[in-house]
Amino acid sequence: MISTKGRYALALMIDIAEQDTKNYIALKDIAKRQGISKKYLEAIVKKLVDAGLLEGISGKNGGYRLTKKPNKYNIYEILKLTEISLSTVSCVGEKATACERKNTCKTCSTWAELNDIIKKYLQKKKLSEFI
Amino acid sequence: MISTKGRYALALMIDIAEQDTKNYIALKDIAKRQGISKKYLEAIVKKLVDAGLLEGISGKNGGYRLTKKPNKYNIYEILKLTEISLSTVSCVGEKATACERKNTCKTCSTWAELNDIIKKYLQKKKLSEFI
DNA sequence: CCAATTACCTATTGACTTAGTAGGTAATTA
DNA sequence: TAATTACCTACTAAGTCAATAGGTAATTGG
Repeated sequence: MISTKGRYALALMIDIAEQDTKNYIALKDIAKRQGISKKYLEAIVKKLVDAGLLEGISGKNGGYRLTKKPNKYNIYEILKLTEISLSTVSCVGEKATACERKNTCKTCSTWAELNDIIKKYLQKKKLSEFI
Repeated sequence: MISTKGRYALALMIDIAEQDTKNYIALKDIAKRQGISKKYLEAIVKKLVDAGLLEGISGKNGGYRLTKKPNKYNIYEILKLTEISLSTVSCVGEKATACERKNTCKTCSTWAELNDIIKKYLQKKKLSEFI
């Protein structure tokens, strides 16, 4: 359900949050500390930047920085970027594809309920809790 | 997280539970009612039989039958048969692979907690609730 | 100004999973 | 004994995951 990519994204965010938030943190250093391939992290960090969760600058002393305080991030917004879907099944959730059985389906409400429980749990969990 | 296979397994169990439980229900009829390929269902129903959730007999008037009453089934035991893992991440849950970062990992407890919430929800939900 | 540093970009690979199909054999009963 | 049904093995095409490779563009310290 939550892939390596998602866990790396969270690990990366925690790593940056733990450092002095005023400076930009180079991906090279994060990769070294976390024991994750820098090349692989590049693809992940891009999603975080595109979504506005991080800002990055190039060049010497460049790197990445949080755009808000750690207690303002919930881990749902982080994880959903790297996962195709955080929903339990395809017929519920954000990218729900139309379910042809919807009218006769006896299980949809169960999936929706479970989905909601998971989402609420992840949304309640703040980045600051991991520091 | 929960694949078509899992949803089909549940749909199949509900279908059988809805019929007269004394008779054996032919897969052909279930497939027709549910609008699912019979061939595909064969692979799914095998897991249910192997796990003892259903019993099947061959020949004319053969088919499948529940081995206990619908309120004695929870949907966790049904879904886990078709899914590689119902865990949120690979480092927690039933088939947990060793996590090398375990001692330094700040996120494991979160995954474990979420995992537990999902498991408890599914275990509480009985097959009889879908009839 | 230039060379090192760093983010940022595109493409590719191999392994695995998923969803589904195909073509059978074995058992049971009307 | 013929129809019916479960049961079995193998295969395929598409998609995802994890990771690598080889660059270009931007920024800054010396």
